[in-house]
Amino acid sequence: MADGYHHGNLRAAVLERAAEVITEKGPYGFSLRSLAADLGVSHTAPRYHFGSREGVLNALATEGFTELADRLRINRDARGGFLEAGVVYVDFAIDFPAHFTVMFEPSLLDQDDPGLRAARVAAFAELRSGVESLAEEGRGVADGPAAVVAGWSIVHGLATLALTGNLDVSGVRELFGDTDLPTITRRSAGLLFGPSDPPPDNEVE
Amino acid sequence: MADGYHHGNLRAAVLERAAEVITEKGPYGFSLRSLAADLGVSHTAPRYHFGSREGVLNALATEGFTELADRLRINRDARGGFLEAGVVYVDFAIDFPAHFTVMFEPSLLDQDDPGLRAARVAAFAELRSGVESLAEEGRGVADGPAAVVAGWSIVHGLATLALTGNLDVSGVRELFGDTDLPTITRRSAGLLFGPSDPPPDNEVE
DNA sequence: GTCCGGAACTATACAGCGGCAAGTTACCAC
DNA sequence: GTGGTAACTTGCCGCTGTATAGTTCCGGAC
Repeated sequence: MADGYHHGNLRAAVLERAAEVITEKGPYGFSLRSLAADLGVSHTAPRYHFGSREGVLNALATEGFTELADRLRINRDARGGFLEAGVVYVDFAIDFPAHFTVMFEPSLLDQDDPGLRAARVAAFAELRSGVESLAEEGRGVADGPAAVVAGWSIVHGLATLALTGNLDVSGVRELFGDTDLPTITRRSAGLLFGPSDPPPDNEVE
Repeated sequence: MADGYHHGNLRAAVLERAAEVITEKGPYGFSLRSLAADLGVSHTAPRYHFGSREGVLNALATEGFTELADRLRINRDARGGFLEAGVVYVDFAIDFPAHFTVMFEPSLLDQDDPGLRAARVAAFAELRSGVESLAEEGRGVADGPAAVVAGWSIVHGLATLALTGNLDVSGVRELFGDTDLPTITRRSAGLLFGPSDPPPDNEVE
């Protein structure tokens, strides 16, 4: 395939490189032309596969929702429960920062894309089932809707703050010493619906 | 001042219009040139006041941190407590959506700007004091650092999800009927550190 | 009153960008 | 070998941010 004229696997290569660039410089720093130059193809080659710049971002978001849904489903099948679903959510954001950023920034996307809509619906369904698993854990709360919002908000907020560096720049991260993010997630989200373990001794207070 | 040549109050006008555009089309749909055209000045006029496109966004972010700190301080002076500090945070995001978006997206900003740093430090100090007011409420939690992260994350996550429209598009908003956002905030964040009120009857379950 | 300096703009130029239309290459089926 | 099609390239357009040089206007010094 890769014969000097045809790249052979351009679609996948574009998505991979786009994710790298967005991770480094944010969605605004991502340009189709410099991306094409990086891959050694003409500046309109990506357009053939994605139609537009927005098309690349849509593809990334779709990939992201699919991956997130997969991970949440695996956790559900393993009876991971609410807290571990939260860890899965935050871990996903750290593993796929560019995808996560694009997924939740609708101004970057074409909302009418059916593929995107379907992937998002599937992911949201898994997400809600994660919070609803609280009932199975015998920790059901009186205010169901509030529990869904609280559960989603706390992990989404934590993921967003960690990803954008605001956890570090605010000094909040220092409070935890060198505790890793999954542990921080468990301890913080654990405050939501039940008693939490006391913090270890090796931390700043 | 406004003599046909000199605008007279261009700096403020640029910030106001920039906030409008970003609110409508997101931070990536905002262009200096179209903004200058809207205001009837040459396309380099904004550059005189802000140096660059980034400079406009930095000014917006600085304004935002200052406003947020002010609101949080007023709540603290009024002994509003943790939950109302959370409502203040979410309300701020709704009242100043463009500012909020830019404030927490570092890839849009020049982090070395001293004015921005100072405003952010002041706002974060107020923020932490909001969570720490939990102790005064006699609802102190064993895990202090986790409480700070949990408190901030839940309101930041809720504000972000509401602002980006993800609360609506996910169907989560429907669970609350036409309940307003401050109430949703109180009920959700209220699950964090204490018992919550049961939901009213007029909601979907 | 006029001279001068600085603040607040405009004019012009340039490279990089996304999108579009038309042309090119390589393969594959027949 | 011929036709068709998928995967590209080339050339162009208007828009964008940035840089530099020039213009307008106000205010104070004298």
